[in-house]
This record gives sequence, structure tokens and C-alpha cells, in this order.
Amino acid sequence: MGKNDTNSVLERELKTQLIVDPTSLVEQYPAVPITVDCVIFGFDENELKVLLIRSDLQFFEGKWSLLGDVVRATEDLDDAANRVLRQRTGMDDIFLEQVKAFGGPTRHPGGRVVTIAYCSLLNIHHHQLKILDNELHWHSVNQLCDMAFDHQLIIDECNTWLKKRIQEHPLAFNLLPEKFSLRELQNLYEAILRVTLDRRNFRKKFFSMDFLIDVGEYEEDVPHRPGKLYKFNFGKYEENKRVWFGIDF
Amino acid sequence: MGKNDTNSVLERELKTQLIVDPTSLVEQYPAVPITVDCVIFGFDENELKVLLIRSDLQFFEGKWSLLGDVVRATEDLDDAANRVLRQRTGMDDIFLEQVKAFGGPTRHPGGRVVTIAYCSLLNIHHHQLKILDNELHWHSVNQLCDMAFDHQLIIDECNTWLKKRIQEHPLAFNLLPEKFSLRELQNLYEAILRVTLDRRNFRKKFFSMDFLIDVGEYEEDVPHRPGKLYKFNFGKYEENKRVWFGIDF
DNA sequence: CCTCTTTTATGTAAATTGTACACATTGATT
DNA sequence: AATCAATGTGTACAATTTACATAAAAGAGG
Repeated sequence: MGKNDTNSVLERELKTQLIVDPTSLVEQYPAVPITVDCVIFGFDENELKVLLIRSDLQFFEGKWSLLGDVVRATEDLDDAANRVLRQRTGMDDIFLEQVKAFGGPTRHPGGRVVTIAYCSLLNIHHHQLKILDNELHWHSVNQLCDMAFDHQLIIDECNTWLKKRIQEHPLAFNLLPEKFSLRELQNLYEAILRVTLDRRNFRKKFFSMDFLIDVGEYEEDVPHRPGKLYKFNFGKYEENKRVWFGIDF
Repeated sequence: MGKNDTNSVLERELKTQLIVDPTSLVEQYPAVPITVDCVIFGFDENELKVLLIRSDLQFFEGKWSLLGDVVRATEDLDDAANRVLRQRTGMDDIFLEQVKAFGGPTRHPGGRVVTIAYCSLLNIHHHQLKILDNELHWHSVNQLCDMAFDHQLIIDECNTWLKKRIQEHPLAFNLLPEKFSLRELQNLYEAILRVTLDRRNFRKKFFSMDFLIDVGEYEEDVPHRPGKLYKFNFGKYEENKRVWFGIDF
């Protein structure tokens, strides 16, 4: 294998010098602040809502902003987003997924800031939910205006993401109480997807998936025949998760 | 409306002071370098390939790395990714979509670097494609080893993303020459999805979508009956794009 | 307590879509 | 001319989706 050895030596010589000190390399790079922004969706009065706060920048006075924060020096992106959720809602273990990075060089009036947008879903009536800051408000997603930064765009992208996602994965249940009626579930889908669905076919669909557990209870305080309550069987779903397949576009 | 005025004044007083100078605010934020990494997929010899380069860090000597670069001070993220593609492949207008941000605090040995991963698809035999650097090589996606950084993870995520995406959108065509046979198309789907498909049903599926244009030509230099060549009708697809709907999980 | 109203709950027929499967045709090779 | 290796096509059956109407339960009001 003498020939191979010779080739290796040649290749080494042609190669540009390897960088020995990665730290000084990274120090040369231009650096920008990174934030996370959480698009926190809730569902109330048959409408999809998003939790917003008044912008604290004079530049955006009176405008609304997503809940976000700077990512700390040694903090993972997901951890930062979870921290924002915990600090703002008092809740842990909230559904959270990264959606997209936004990095337009002029999106922040104070200089370049790259943000990673997260979508999170929670039950707006959860007992643990504490909206501490009185600058925080739930807004109907379809009647937003006066958004700070590029936050309207971020919400739109998360909304689009959500529409697609709830059709493929059982996320929507995170927006409902643990026990819910099929009517509530359908209202939720109709509100997010902005369509109307046939009730019988909707029920048939969910029952045929066989992930709903009849908890043997009924709605209360409704001025008409109460509906049965169900729980979603997340355990069974995780076990039986099937690889979706089908070319369709 | 004197009462309202009074309320407004009160609200003002309760509110924390607005930030007047966003620039000095942003300057206080911890800043980290941002890079883009392109997972450049190609298709050759019935295998999905990814374009990699030898790492130029001694720390990762002999290991392979995605093609990436630092995002410049006033550069948009997408622009940075397109620049990487242009610089590395000599090609413009390559299919490119952002997939995910990776920001683990220890993913780079030189200090924290957040990267935005992009997936790009190109025809490995495109006449315009110039692999200038001899440290660049196409690797079979399913036989990777010795990856630098968290690039194996990034590739895995992009590969998963691609599998899902080609079933819902006509991306795969970006990996083929403009004119292709149905067999090539099927091989491509089979390679990416790692399944075998029934030829007749595959053809039926694509013909029923009615986006394939018969260009009236045939394969050449094949040692058997040549297949017809088709083009994908991107224009018609864009016009007729239907909103996909169906709850299924 | 009867009636009215509202909402839940349920089934079936028709249309569409997906799946499994076999044989004749073409062109190149010997 | 025979062989080989691939292309190209159709049909029956199963599964899924869609459209659609009526009975039963509970509360409200007289």
C-alpha cells in the first residue's frame, strides 16, 4: 500500500491548513443576540386566541408583542422557550415546538436580533395558568392589528403551521381541558381550520381512530342535552403511531 | 369621555416605563454567532446523497461537515443560505427551505454558535453544477459516519423532513433532470422513503394528478426498451394547488 | 306536566380512492 | 430468431370518504 501512502501525503499537502484554535475562530464571527418568541395559542369562546403583551418599547408604543426573551449564554433554545412559558404563565410541561427562525436584519429597531419562533398550546382555563402581568391579554388570532416587530408574520406562520399540524398529529387536545365533549373538539377543529365539518363524519373519524376514552361523564351546566365527555388516549397513540404514507399534492 | 382619559392616565402610571432607546437595549443582550448550514441533497445511482466537505477544524480532523457559513452582519438568513449554495455549487435558484434552528450551547467546540439548517435539493448532474473544492464529496445519506459537530443530527432531521415533504409537495423533481422517466421518479421516491412501490399504482397516481407533461421523447442509452420522458408542470401545479384537508393521525 | 326548543346521538347508500395483481410490447443483445 | 430486461396497461376488490335524516335527551316556559 505504498502507493496509497504517497497519495495521502499529497492530499495532505494540497489541503488548506487545519484550524487549530476553534475558539479564536468563533470569536471573529459577527455575533447577534438571539431571542425566542412564543406564539402561545389558546381556545376560548370558539375562537383561537394568542397571548400577547404590550410592547415595552416606546418605538412600538401601544402595539402588541409576542412573549419572548433573550436566549441566555449557555441556554438551549428549547429551554429558553420553556422558561418564557414558565415565567409568563406559571405553567410547566406545556406543549411547545420550534416553528421557524426569523432573521431579517431590520426586524428589530434596536439592531439585528434573530428570533426563533415557537408554537405552544395550552388550555386557557387551566387552573395552574396565572396571567400575572396585567399587560398580558388573549387576542383573537383573526382580529389582530397593531403588532410590534414582525410578530404578525410570525403568528401567521405559526397559525399556518398549526392548521397543518393538527390534521396530522393530536396536538389540538392541548388546547382543551382533559375531559371534553366531541362538540368542543369539533368546534376547535372548525375554528382553527376555518371550515365547517359534518358532525356525523367528524365523530365517525375520531371514533374509528379509537384514541378517545369515554370517561362515563357528561357535560354539566349546558342548557340542553349534555354530551358525553372523553379523554384522549395519548399512551395508545404513542404506541400505535403509524408511519403516514401517501403521495398527495 | 373624561372618565376614559382618567383611566388612561392611571394605566400609564401603572405601566413600567417604556424603553426609549432600543439600540442600547439590544447592545446589552448576549450575542452569539449565527451560521447557516445547508443539507444539499442529490440523487445518484438510485441513492439519496448529501454534499459534504472535510472539516477544516483540527478538532474534527478527518470528519465531514455540512456546507455552511457565518451569516453576515446585514444579511438575511435565506440570503446567507443561498450564498453558501452559490459559492459551493456555482448554481443559482436552487430549491431551498429552512428546516430548523440548532442551538445547543456546546455544539461547536469554539464556543456557542447557533445554526439555522436549510434543506436544498439539486440535480447532481446539472451542467451548471461545479464542485470546485476537492474537499467536497457526495455521500450516501444512509452510510454516513464521522460527522463533525451535530451535523449527523441535522442531516437526520432534514432527511425526516424531506420524507414527509415529498409526499405533500412536488419537491422531488428538483433532484431529477428536467426530463425524466417514470422509473427514475419512482426510484427516487423509493430511495427517499425507503419503501418499494407498485409500479402500476405509482404511475396511476402521478397520471391522475395530471401534472406530468409527456415531452414526446424517450430515454436513450438504456440497454432495454426506453421509457417515455416527462416534465413536471410546475405552472399548472401552482394554479391548481388545492388546500389539503383530512384529519389523520 | 305538557310542549317547545336545542342539542346529542346514530346508520346507510353512493362515490371515490387505494390496493393487489398478470400479461403483452418494445428494443437491445446474442 | 430467440432471449432478456425493461416498459406499459386494466380490472376486480377493499377501504375510505362523503352526503344526508331522524329519534332521543334535557332544560325552559307556560
